[in-house]
Amino acid sequence: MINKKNFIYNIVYKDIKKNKKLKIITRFPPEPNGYLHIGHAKSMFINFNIAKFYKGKCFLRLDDTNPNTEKNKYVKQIKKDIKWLGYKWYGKEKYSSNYFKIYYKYAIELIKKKLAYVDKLNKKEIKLYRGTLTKFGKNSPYRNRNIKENLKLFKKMKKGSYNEGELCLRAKINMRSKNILLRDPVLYRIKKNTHYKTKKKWNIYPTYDFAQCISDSIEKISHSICTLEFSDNKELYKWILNNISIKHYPKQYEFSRLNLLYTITSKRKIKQLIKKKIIKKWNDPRLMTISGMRKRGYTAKSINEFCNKIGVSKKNSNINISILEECLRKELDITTPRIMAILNPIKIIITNINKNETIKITILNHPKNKNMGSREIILSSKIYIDINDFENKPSNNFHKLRLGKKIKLKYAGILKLKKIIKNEKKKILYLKCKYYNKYNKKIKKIGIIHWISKKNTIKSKFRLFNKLFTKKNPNKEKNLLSIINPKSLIIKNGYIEKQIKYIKKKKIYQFEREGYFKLKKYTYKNKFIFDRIITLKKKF
RNA sequence: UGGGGUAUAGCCAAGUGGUAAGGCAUCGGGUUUUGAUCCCGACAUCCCAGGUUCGAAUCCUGGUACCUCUGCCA
Repeated sequence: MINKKNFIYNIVYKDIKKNKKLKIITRFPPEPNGYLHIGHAKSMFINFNIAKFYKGKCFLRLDDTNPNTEKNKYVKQIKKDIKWLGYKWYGKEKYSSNYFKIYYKYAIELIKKKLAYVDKLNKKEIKLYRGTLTKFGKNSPYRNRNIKENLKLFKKMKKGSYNEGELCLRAKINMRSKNILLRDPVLYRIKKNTHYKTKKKWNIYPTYDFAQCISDSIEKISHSICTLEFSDNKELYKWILNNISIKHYPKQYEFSRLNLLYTITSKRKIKQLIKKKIIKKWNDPRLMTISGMRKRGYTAKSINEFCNKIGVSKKNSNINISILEECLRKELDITTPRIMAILNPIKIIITNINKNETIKITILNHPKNKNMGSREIILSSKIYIDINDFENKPSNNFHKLRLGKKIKLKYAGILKLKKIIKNEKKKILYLKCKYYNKYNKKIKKIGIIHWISKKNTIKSKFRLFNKLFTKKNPNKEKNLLSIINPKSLIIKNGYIEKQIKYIKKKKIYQFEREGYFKLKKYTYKNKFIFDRIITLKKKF
């Protein structure tokens, strides 16, 4: 059930009540200059679900009006990620670049209405003339060029007669506007790049503000939903539509962008991390890109459920990663079979089990779901446990195996540590224990640990991912590189139950007491590599 | 006295004048051969100060704090 208690649903609901014929059309308009991330997932969740709920449409529009950074590989990846999340855009995907001729037509119209002019001021001068937050701007000396001259220059700009930065087209609005965006904003600028999509050299490209409102109008968008930082652009959005001969007026609404603690989503920053070789690619499992999360083992369902849980508002938020993690765990807990794996092995020799003896034990693959079947494991004289389940000093921590104390071997019985065997350098070689197959169920204060018989193991490598950053809010950090967590990737060599041999790549298991893992690689030499998706919740 | 936006628990978030939903986190307790899961319980008078009202998180007045806008990026 989707949570519809948010202000955007309320707005759409009221609009429909007012006008029963209103067709709800939204759009998801990423710029193809990078990969999609968890923030985009939130935007998609809103746009696609509103359209779906009100039986409307949601388009995908690649907003490609800046040929400097946009690439076809990003378009491909964006489409792939949207599909993976389970969303279907209506019809064929749209591109802002499809509308280049239309934008141009409306620019001409504005010029003819004396509402746009070609400016010869350079970037620095424009900035200077624009004024500041507290001081009005002043008019460009070229502001009152006549229509004929403007038309001629604009057409020459399009032909390629000028260099980048030499001229630009500006709207003639108000240099004394309190909204700085209305101080004669640039509508078109010269760029000599060949467009990745149209493969044409347009020489002039519309700015976001000029393109966005017209695209929305062309597509008959009813509700143009974007993030808060575009609030000020709304006035310009309206101005443009009101001053050209277009007949559809979408309304813009803004929500606060997602800010997930301990993560970054800025494309610029991700590119920086790749450049500095902190990570290799956009889909690094430690990144909150959709592709990175997919690689890590996040499910589409858990990501969407997360978006559902965090809600939508206009308040700047700092979302704890634990909400996301809980969505994942809740799902994985019921969908994954259990198996035992030892990440930090230490050998135990059980003194009262014969070398050749094997005790067979049949156990359930899932504690609550018998449909997942069962498997047979064996207990024999040599087993491995995790070194972290052993404490090499007297203590009261009954969750650990301590000298002279007992601990439960999960599914098998009880172990009592009799002797710690060390070499001459005092390094622990193995532990000698005694086994009891019966125990008193009522005794709760004995820890339970996982284990594997040596005869039943396969070697495996485990890759453990941790947070990429050491600070809670990396977005606020000036120097990203100074807060990189050196332990964001840890590799362990250990063992896993032999039964794992038959699993498929990408299959997810819960390793008892360790977390959820996904098989990344399996080679014929019995080499396994597992990636930890997420740990189990720990209360200590 | 630039413009715009936002303030409800540690973090999100419902609430639209009738006596503060829900989630995450945290803390208790129960079930459990995973310190998991599951189950039960605890946890705010709503930024501040006034005012209107029988009644205010909701309305009015005046403050305060934070975010955002000075790209030919989006």
